[in-house]
Amino acid sequence: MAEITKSYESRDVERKWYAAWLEARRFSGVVDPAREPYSIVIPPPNVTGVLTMGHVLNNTIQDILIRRARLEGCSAMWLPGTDHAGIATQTVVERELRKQKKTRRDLGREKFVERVWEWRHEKGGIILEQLRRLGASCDWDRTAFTMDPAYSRRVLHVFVELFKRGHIYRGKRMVNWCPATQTALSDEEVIMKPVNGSLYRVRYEVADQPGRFVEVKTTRPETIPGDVAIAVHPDDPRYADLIGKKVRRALGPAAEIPIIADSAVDREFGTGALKITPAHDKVDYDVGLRHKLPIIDVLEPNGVLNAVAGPALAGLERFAGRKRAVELLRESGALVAEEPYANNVGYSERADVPIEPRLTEQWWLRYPRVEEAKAAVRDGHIKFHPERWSKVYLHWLENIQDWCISRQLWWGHRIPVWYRKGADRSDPKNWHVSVDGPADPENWEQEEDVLDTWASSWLWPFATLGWPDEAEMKAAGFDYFYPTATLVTGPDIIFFWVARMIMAGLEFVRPGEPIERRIPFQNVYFTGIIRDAQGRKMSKSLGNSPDPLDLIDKYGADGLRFGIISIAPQGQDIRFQEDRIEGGKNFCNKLWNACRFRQLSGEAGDNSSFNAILARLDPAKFDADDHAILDRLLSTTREVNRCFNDFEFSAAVQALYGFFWGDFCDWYVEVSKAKMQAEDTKANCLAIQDLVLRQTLLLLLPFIPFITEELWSLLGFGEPGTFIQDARLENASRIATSSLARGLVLDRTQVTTVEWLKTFVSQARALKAEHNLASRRDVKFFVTPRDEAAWATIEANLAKVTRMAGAEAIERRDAVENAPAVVTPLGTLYLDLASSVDAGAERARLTKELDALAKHIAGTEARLANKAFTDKAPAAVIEGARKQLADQQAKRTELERLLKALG
RNA sequence: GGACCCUUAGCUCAGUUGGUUAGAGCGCUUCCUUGACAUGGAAGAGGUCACUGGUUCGAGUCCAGUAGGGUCCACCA
Repeated sequence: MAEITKSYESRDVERKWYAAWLEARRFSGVVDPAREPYSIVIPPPNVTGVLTMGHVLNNTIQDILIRRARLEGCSAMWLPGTDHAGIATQTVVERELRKQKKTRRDLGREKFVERVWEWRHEKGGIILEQLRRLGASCDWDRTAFTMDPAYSRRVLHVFVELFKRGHIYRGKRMVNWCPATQTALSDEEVIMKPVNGSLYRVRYEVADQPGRFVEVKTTRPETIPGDVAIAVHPDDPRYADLIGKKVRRALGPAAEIPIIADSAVDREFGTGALKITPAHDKVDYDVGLRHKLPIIDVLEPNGVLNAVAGPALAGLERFAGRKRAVELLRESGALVAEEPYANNVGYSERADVPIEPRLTEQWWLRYPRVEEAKAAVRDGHIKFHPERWSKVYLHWLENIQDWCISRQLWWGHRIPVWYRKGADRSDPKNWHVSVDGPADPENWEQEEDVLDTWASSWLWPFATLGWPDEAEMKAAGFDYFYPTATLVTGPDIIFFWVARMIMAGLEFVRPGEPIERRIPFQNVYFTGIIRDAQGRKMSKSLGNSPDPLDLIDKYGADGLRFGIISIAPQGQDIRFQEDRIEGGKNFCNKLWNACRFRQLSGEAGDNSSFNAILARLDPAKFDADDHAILDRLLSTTREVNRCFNDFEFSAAVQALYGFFWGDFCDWYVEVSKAKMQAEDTKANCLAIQDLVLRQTLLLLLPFIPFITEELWSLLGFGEPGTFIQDARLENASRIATSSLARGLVLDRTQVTTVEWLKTFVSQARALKAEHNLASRRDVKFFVTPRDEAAWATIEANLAKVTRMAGAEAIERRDAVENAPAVVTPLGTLYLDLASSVDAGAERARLTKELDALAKHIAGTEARLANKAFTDKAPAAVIEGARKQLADQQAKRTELERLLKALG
């Protein structure tokens, strides 16, 4: 067996094992009816993406779940892939074209799309390579892409089906228009931003009453040429006599526009009069419909004012146009006032420019299965972790609006609708809707628009498993793996993606079957958002996101994984701190060295299976520490199990950290050093170490797969030619049962004994430190045991305790004069200073301790004296308080005696 | 304008149905290269659990309110 080197070199180990895992095809998800399935579909990152800290967190959690499932004997399958990310990808390629002073229109649609494919083959999907460095155990043979031919057909199939079922319609409506990318956006792609602008008070002269004006307040004076009316509230007395009259438009082509009454107007806001510009505002559009007003569009799709706006404004970009409009209004005297004004403006999430409400023909989806989607979560068929996100989800579904699914882009799934050439496109009689198109294509023209990217990724959990083609479903193991077990994602895409996937699954999968067979996943785990040290979101533009690959180089993939999980409590945002990643690396180093020490301690027998190690235990040789460490091993195993059930990964990591570092390394391995010197106890002690290490490696494997695999191999656990993931994790009760079968009755009371010994040792060390003897190992202690049982405990563990306390000897002595002392649970411990005791300092120290103790005693006494407490509190709590009081009082008596002895 | 979350040690955070003297990591102080690990070990310092009330024998934990921070939703020009 290879020797464990002095320090862990993550780089070589990671490369070696990842290649070995792939070679052995250990990540393949296979259909195996004898085992439970456990499947996860990756939230497909943008094909343009590179690995961010968010991806690290998200994918580490998925890998943890998948690897744990394998250890528990499930057939695990993690399906990877990427998203074609319409706007993002198109923008990247257009940016490259711009460097050559070209636009996509110069190339034409076909050539441009070819160009995007070229880009995708050269540079797309880097992120999937990066995930391998992180250790992601995806079934790479299943890698999917939303623009793959097969996946694309499924997307189109869904469109055609939804169209047939009456959920899709074409309509001219107000949409969120992005003037930068020149496409419609869904409501979800618009983010509101507070903007400091101006509110302009503009007056319109009443047509037949020269000198009389109606004033409105507007933030958008450049749209005045598109005004078609002034609206006031029907009950507003200020304007009652004006309703039905006309005013002169204040800017642009001269026109007289009516004053109308509409209750949509808020009397309290501004002047109580509202200019109506149906082409450029959603509310105005609705008012316009109600009053059958014309629509005057004054903007080009790219946000430039058009000829309709009049010669003074035409050709100006919208913000320049606004400035010019204000100047013109001021010159004409129509501008009454201008005040600073902060309001919320909708921005295009991608392009980061204000969107324009714009009236266009688009394709819309009336969501299917809305009620059922609510029920799926409300009734617990799908569980959200943390649960509170279900409220956000339900609220959105309560207020759901139709989804604008068409995009005026070239990169994406082209909508499978054909229009009869030369015929009226608005008449469905002239449409052909099918996946493959009409039989006589020469008579038809295909719709130019493509589908919103999310209108393809909402099918991800079943379209990646071959749906709807029977043969492909069988090949992919659809029946076995659907529904998937857990979705791991960020709460920011709960509407974009999570809710929509649920509706899609319910609509399309296994029609007629119960809801739990149709849902796409059983659990949704929402990660927190990773922020920088100042609490800001990590983003490319701020440059505050570290490169995960640098962190892997520096701390190892395992260090990064362990570190990021340890700071990611359930559902809370995460402040990134590099020192926690360093902590992850340090933990790996600790694990490495504990295993190294075990190896250096010598071979002790068969390590190749759990039962083989168990057979090496000798119950007759067990001392308190042996009982205690196995008890802690079992409780840690149970705790980690609970954490997985409750999706509390950072708690699991903390439990393992505390057990391994605190209980095993700091105490058990240290006491082992004394035990291993005696041939009599050595073999049993090493067997226990092997048992603990084996179980600890298994429990840690999902979090830190590389180093655990390496150590598993180096320590000879498992059968030759197998991997750690081929082993099965023993649960706590099975370990206990197997131990019992070996004649080993785990004695839990020994845990308390060890706690006493730890306190005893710790107090001895503190006593040394207070007298500046911390580094001396030749000091002697005297002990006056509390009782004979205490002495028996000390005596039975004397060699270990003496060594742990850093003492030459600990002797029983029933009366000691003039020595610094401390009262421990096992008795009074004296430091043998032979002569030079500073009585004053010693008295001060003891008095301080006595004072603190007196406070606690007073508190406990007060509680017990309270009749209400003794009447109402549970018996166990009262009993605990009594015992505590007795212990405290005994300690006080001893401290008082010591003080008295000092004089 | 609604909804949700957060406020605990210098920093970042745990604290699971209310129950002994509130924990961890990092940082800080002192000491230590004792037969794995200085990426380490030992001993310490450091908290009126944001504030104000309430419920209770008992509140960091439950309730109400206040203040501060954050997120999401919402067509007031």
